[in-house]
Amino acid sequence: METVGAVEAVPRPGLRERKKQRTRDALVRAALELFATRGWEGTTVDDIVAAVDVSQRTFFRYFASKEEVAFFVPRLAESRVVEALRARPPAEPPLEALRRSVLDSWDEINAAVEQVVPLELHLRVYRVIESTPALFAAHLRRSAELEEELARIIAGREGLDVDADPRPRILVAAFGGVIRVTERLWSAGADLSLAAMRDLMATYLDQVGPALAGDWRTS
Amino acid sequence: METVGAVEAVPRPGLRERKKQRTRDALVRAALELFATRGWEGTTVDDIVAAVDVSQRTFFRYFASKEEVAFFVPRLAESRVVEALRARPPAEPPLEALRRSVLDSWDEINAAVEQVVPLELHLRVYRVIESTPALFAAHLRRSAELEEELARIIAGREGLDVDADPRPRILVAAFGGVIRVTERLWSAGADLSLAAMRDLMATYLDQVGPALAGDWRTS
DNA sequence: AGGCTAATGTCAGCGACTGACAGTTGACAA
DNA sequence: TTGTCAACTGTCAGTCGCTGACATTAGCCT
Repeated sequence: METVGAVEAVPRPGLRERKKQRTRDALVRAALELFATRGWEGTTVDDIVAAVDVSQRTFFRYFASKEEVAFFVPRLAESRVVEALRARPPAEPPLEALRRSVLDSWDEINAAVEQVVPLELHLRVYRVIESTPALFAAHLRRSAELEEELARIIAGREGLDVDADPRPRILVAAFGGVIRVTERLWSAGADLSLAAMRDLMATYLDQVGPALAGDWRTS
Repeated sequence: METVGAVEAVPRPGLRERKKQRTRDALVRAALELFATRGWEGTTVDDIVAAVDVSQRTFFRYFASKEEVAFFVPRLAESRVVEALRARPPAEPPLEALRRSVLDSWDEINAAVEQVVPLELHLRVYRVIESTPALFAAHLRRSAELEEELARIIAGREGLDVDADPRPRILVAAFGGVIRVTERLWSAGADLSLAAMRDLMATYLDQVGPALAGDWRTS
């Protein structure tokens, strides 16, 4: 729907657009750096805009809230997982599809993140998110929204009605539980490599089924 | 450790204490009423204190935040569930213990709530919580904290280490998923009676096990 | 009755966020 | 190139949640 004859939809962003992109990235980087070093409450919006040398008003034109900029990176990851799940073969069992969606897009996500901020910085910011009640609450809300979307996709695959059959949401809730446990462990300080992290998540996901059934004391 | 010889620990609260109790209750009732009618952002703290005729500073001495007063009622319910779970027979399978804890304390919870505010008012406030992003986030954080506590109790019953074995947290996550699905249905407008609500939750809980395993398309 | 202390009110101030208005700067046609 | 339009930005004033400091009031206890 753009210029006629231009199959390539990205000819060149134009100076204005590039400038905007630069400002946005600068704000994100400055904000995350500050959050990681001074903590959430320890950094004001004025601090952030001072580092980039724009007005406070401009900040709020790019981000609806101070919170939003903190979740810039997680936002990238979420969309990838959703895409990955949509691409899974429909015959695959639900839990397996979820499992593969997360694990297979793992590397791709990390690469995408690295293009905006160093992964190491993101990790430090993530620790701040986990340890700051207000941010953690926002994180959970975002996760809930993601899980809702995943549940709808699963329901679609299985030909079910999400609002009539609770199983898709229950399944995704258990799945989300694993993710959160893993994230927690990650941020808790155990300096796991990304690969080790991935393996741990895989191991935990294998236990989702068995965890719900039967007697744990026998095994 | 009070007055010597007084086995009854609650002789009479004293005027000062009674006055505090009245102020607190008045603030809660005024706040909930306002939230239910004008919505979350539509009511300021000044509105609340004006209705009770105290200073804003007093409000913040009773409640750490505007948010806290909104969760006064849910707070009552949470402690009951924890108590109920601790009281379950240790031989009971984990999921069954959780199930019984919630369902058995159902009536007791409603009675306790009714002593502070009409259940109908709480229901209206709950709808506001579910539909207000900031409040919903806070609700999820509170739920996460509750689930963490439940997971620790379950782990204790089974003789497991919560941080080493992910299964308690996964189980509780799935369980929490059911609770949230039910709450959502409740607040979504389907005017279910409390009894119908309870039955629905029971039905859903029965599906937690089957939901995780196997192929849904056969049944 | 009078002193102690908890409860409350008043005031000033910070930080997140918003609307209104004015100035600046790319984009695009003449 | 120039001029017009629209997008972007800055400034300012103001609201709302929340806090610390300090003065005032009012139960409590001897």
